[in-house]
Amino acid sequence: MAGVSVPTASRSLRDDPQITLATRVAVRWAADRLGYVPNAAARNLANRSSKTLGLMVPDVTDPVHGQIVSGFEREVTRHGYVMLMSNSRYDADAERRGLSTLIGNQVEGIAIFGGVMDLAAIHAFAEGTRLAFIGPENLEAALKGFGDQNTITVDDASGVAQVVEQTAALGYRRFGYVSGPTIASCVRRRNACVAAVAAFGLERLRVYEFEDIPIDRLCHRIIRDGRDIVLCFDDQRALRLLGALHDAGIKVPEQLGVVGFDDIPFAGISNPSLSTVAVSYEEMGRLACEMLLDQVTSGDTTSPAATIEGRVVLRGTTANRTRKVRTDAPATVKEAAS
Amino acid sequence: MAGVSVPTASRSLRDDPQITLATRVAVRWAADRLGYVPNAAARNLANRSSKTLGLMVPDVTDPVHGQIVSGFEREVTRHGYVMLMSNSRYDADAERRGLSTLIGNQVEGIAIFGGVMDLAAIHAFAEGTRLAFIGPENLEAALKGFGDQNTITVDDASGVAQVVEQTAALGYRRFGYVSGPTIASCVRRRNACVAAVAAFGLERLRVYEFEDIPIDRLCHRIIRDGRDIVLCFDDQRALRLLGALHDAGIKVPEQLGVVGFDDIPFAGISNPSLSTVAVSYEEMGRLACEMLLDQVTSGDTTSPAATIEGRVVLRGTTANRTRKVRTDAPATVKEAAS
DNA sequence: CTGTTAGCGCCTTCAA
DNA sequence: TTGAAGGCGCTAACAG
Repeated sequence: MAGVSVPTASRSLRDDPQITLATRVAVRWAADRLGYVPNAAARNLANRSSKTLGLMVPDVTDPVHGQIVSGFEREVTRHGYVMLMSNSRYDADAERRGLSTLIGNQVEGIAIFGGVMDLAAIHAFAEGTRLAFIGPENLEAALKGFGDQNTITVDDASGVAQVVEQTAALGYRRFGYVSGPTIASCVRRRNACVAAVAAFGLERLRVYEFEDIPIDRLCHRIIRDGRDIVLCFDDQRALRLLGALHDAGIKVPEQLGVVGFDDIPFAGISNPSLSTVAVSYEEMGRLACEMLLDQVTSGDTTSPAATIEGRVVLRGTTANRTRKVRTDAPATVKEAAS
Repeated sequence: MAGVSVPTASRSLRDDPQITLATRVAVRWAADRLGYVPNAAARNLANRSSKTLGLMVPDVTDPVHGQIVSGFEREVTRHGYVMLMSNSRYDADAERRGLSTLIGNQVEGIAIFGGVMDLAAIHAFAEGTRLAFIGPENLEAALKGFGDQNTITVDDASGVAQVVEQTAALGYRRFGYVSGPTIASCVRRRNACVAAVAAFGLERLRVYEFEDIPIDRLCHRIIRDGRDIVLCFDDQRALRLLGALHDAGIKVPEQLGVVGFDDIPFAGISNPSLSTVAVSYEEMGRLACEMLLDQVTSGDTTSPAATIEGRVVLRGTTANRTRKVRTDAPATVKEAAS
């Protein structure tokens, strides 16, 4: 339609400076008059590059995962790439299939969040594919042998330490930690909590397993143990706990302070609103994409670990206790081996 | 490696019955010993079919959108297809770019949720591409001319009518509706509310604009107007309202009943837990995929409208007012957000 | 500056 | 039952 050969048209549409501006314009004009859109499959085949990045998450429905997807997708498209997403629903088989689909689609790199496959299996499976692990949750043992290369992790230790410092400054003294599933970040947060409490010379931390105990009994046990504040593994559990505390007639933050982790959207509108550690998961998603793209341009297949800091946000579930004189605080504190 | 020609290998891997079982096995064996995965781009080019479906959402971060993505993705992969997702962040430009990226990638169909482009623009832009509109939010005017073909919509009217019926049965009499943005579903819900209240012979509905009034004044106005229950456009607003009501010292459900719409995961763990209309957005996503795939197989480019029903879930923000005895025990049934 | 030639990896005729 | 030849739409080399 523009009266030029196919390669010329191709070059024109890619704004090749070697082509006269006149013909470039002519081609472009013809192109969008015809509603022409280049065939990505053919282009990718010829270029041996798919301009595609893969992202695996276990549950898009979860706001944290959603934020990661959002940040990843934004960065991907910003670079003219396309995102292929696989949602495993925490199913190992689905995860395996997803991985091989991504590989079959010639993705130039895959970012993996959460997930249930172990690292060794993934490495074996994705031989030669560039990888980025977002907050890998395999326990230390599984991590052995891969170090923390190609990982993007939340700095749990610093986040927790900040919370302990700031809430201790508010007058909280007897800390508890409400544990989540047995995954790396939970263990890191618990350990950080133990360390921080010790560092501030506070009474030893008590740990509670959220998933093991009926939630109403958990509430009573926390109070019976004389805790005046509990840090929870994440906001989800903190919010659930908040509901149970309310039902049990335990006043937050008067009797017990509660702190979450993540700052999911609903942390701000719960009631009382939840104090927590805000983490920019969008930024994590962005970093994962950046890591992958760096590997693509450098031709390398490894990247140094990246870390992202949390920020303490104190809201309604913690209060300043230094002014008030509390008298109803339980005095009995048994030294028990835990 | 299996000692056969390329076409034979190709046929074997696709389980062509014309190939001897023996050679098929041999090829397959060789294939996964070599870690061979067929190149999707080349295959798609040869087949003139991308086995790819596109999905456009404005905000993956939102739990409702996340559920749609989840349901869509599941169905897509179940059919051996791949999903390309575009997240517009409610930006018209991003949406346009996303659309053309999808088209360039030869998607066989596109499901569009929410979004800011109007239908006419989309139709013009995506000429010849199969489309499915999930709960299109353009107001009636914009919808004129396209009917409701290729749409998947929540049956707002029935959901709202059920809520009114069931809460009226609990003894609620003076209804209010807390409006959301000026979009189709909000208008439908409001109208349905007006109609239902009239149908049950109740006092005329009062409508409140959530976005126009400071939320604390909204609370007081509702009480001053003598409402004993408000239905909210969606759970997000209902939860926000709940927080404000709490701050204003208004007791829910004793003084005022509150009902949301959507049943997002946090509706079940707010406090008090939120009564609402549960809608399976996963199912909506699934339906959108099905619609697109139907069009692909039928070769057609239109589908009849599909509708999805809501289900009333009464929790802690509504109570039985017919009995004089006030039971302060909430949460008869604990609903775990899964 | 532009056209010609060849090939990306796979699949589908058609022969053998 | 299998191999040989040609083409999908595009781009990278090389002419001219």
